[in-house]
Parts: sequence; C-alpha cells; structure tokens
Amino acid sequence: MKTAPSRKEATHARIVDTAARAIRRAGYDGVGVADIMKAAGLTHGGFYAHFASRDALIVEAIEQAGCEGMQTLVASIERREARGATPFKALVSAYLSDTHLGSVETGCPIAVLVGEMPRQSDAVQAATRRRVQAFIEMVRARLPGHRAADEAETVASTLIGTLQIARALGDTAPGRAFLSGRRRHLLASFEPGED
Amino acid sequence: MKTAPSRKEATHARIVDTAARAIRRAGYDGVGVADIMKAAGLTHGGFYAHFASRDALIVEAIEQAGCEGMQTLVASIERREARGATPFKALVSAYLSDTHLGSVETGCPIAVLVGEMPRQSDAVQAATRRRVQAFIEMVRARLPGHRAADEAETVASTLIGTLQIARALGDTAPGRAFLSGRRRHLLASFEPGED
DNA sequence: TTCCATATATGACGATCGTCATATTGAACG
DNA sequence: CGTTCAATATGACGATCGTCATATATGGAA
Repeated sequence: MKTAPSRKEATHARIVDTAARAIRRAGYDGVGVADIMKAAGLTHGGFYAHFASRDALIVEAIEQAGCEGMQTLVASIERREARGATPFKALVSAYLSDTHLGSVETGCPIAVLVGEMPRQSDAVQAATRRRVQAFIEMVRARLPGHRAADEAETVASTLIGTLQIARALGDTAPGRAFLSGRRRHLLASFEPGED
Repeated sequence: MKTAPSRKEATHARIVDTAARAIRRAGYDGVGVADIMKAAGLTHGGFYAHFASRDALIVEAIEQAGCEGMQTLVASIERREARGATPFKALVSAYLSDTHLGSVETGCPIAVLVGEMPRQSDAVQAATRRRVQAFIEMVRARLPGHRAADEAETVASTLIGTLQIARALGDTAPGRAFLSGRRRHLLASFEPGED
C-alpha cells in the first residue's frame, strides 16, 4: 500500500459517525445513503468503496451509537456520583435527565430504535441485541443492595419506556414534567430510606 | 346523494383497517399507499377519493389501531379477572403475555410506534399522544390499593418498554423468557402479599 | 331499460431510493 | 517531474414513493 492507510480509515469513520447520528434522528429507515454521504461531505456514489451495502453501514452505526451513547451516559453518571449521589440515583437522574430528553442524536440509541428492531435484517438485529444486553448489564451494576440480575431487566425496561414516552410528549413542559415525575417516583420506590 | 352511502364508507373502513395493521407490522414509514391499497384489494390510484393525503390515513389508522388494541387487551384482562385474578395481575399478565408478544399486527400500537413518534407530523403526533394518555388511564384504573395517578405513568412506561425489549429479543425462547421474568417480578414487587 | 352520479381503475408525473460501472482526482514513489 | 494506484466523484439504472388528472365501471332512480 502506497498511501497512508489513515486516509481512507478517517473517511470511513466519519461516515459511520454521521450515520450513528442520523439513525438516532430519523430511525433505521429514515435516512438514505445519499443523505449520510452528503452530511459527511461526500457524494453518494463513492459509498460502495467503503461499505458492502447500506446494511453493513447500519450495523457499524448502531455499534458506534451504542458505545458513544453509553460513554456519554456513564460520564454523566460519574459526575453525579462525584457530587455524592448513589450509583442508582445517578443512573436514574442521568438517563431521565432533561438533557437526555433533548439530545436524541447523541443519546441512548436503544430508546429510539428498539421499536424498529423486529423489522430489521438479522445482522442489524444481532448488533442491536448486543447493545441491549450491554445496557442491562450497565444498569445491573448500579442497583442498590443485593438485587437480582432479574431486577436490572425491569429497571432497564422502565428507563427505556419512560424516555420514549417523554419524548413522545415532546421536549417541552409536558415531556419534562413526565420525566421529572418518573425520576422522583423511581428513586422513592427503589430507595425508600434515602432521598 | 343517490347511491347508498354505506358503499364508500365500507371501502374507507377497509382501507383504514388494513393500514392499522400495516403500521404495526412495518412502522409509520414502512408501508406506502400502494401497499395498503393492494392489501385492501384496490389499486393505489383511487386512494385520493378517500383521503386527502397519506398523512390523513395514518391519523385514522393510529386511532383505529389504538382502539382495537385497547379493546383486545381489555377483553383479555376481563377474561383473567373472571378466573379470579386481580385487575392489576390481569393487566400485567395480559399485556406481557406470549400472545401479545407474537401478535404485533393486532396488539398495542404504542409499543411499536412510540419510538417513531417524534419524527411524525403534528397531526400524527397528536393522535398518538391521545392513545398514550388513554393507555395510562387504563393502567391507572387497575392499580392495586390507593396508588397515585403518578404510579400509573411508571407502570405504563415499564409495560411498554418491557414488551419492546422482549420483541427485540424475538418471539422465541429468549424473548418469552424475558417476558415471563418481567411478569413474575412486576407482580411480586407490586403485590407482595399475594401471588 | 336508460340515465347519471358516484366509486374505483388506469396510467403518468417528478422525486428519491440502493446500487454500481466508470471517470476523475490527488498524493506518494522512482 | 512524471507515473501509478488508491480515494473519491460523476452519472446512470430500475424500482418505488406520494400525488393526481382522467377514464371506466357500477348501481340506484326514472
């Protein structure tokens, strides 16, 4: 190979990054190859020099979006823990924060995409399933007391469902009210002894 | 009007009914006018004799799907109550049943569509919001004890999130195991005194 | 039976979709 | 300074999208 390999890889990464945002904004089927390439500053024809198919890009994009969303969430949790919050309270208040309500493109992709999952290709389904499992494990590690792994699955379901409904109500007063109500209620019922 | 009005109305209803199933199977954007008309036994050109636009059909379809899904659910709940279940246990075991897991086209449309909501037109968003409110109210009426309306919103979020994740795992062993685990856990934590 | 309003069908429009064959660029080497 | 080959751009393909103007079929009223 004559030229530096970093050149093509950088473009590849930029396309994946753009797609990772696009699928959270518009859904699996909401954006086309042309949209993504244009947003990445390229023309749509050169797409197949980087990916075997649109589906292959989507698989990479969901993995990228999952890792990125998880990192952002964990960072937000750790900031809250540093200010004295328990891991569970930090998790709930971070995932159900007004910030997360509004930042669809950079937030948790599961809440946006899980409903579309059953209609996707096997490869996309498998990639999404891995992200769901990772999310449940992240929740489990922050449950108070000696809760069962069982409980992590319920809490994960509640967090995802809550954020979806709040977003359905909009990034406005009704949506934020729904979110703060769920935040308070979840913390009260899971850690009745403390705030 | 010379001819009987029931003729056009019957066709209209058949189109809406077909669309109500189609949007649950393939999502808001997953089906086109041509698909729906063909499934209803008509050609796509005559569509605009019945609806002002595709969006107008979608609004009617989500309302139809919401009412139909709710009726099916309530009927399933009442059958369980007749066999001695409490209203809450009947609700949880009906919404999180293996049957509901598999019957996407005729089940609760909220679990399929809420994730796509923020991207839809104002009219579709408003129609979907009404169905979400109706669902929360249906849950509230079946909570045990003197729970707050607050709690209905959390339970509704949990039910919707759980069904979505279970469907993401598939209508197979993993999905059904997830569902039965949530069923048991929810009933145990909300009605600790009884089964 | 004849007529006519209504319901449905036909076929076309511009746009956009995923895909790909081919042309052009651009940067490192001899 | 050319040469060469990887990286990107161009432009086209068949299909499908929502929409609509227009033509045909249908069925009750006369």
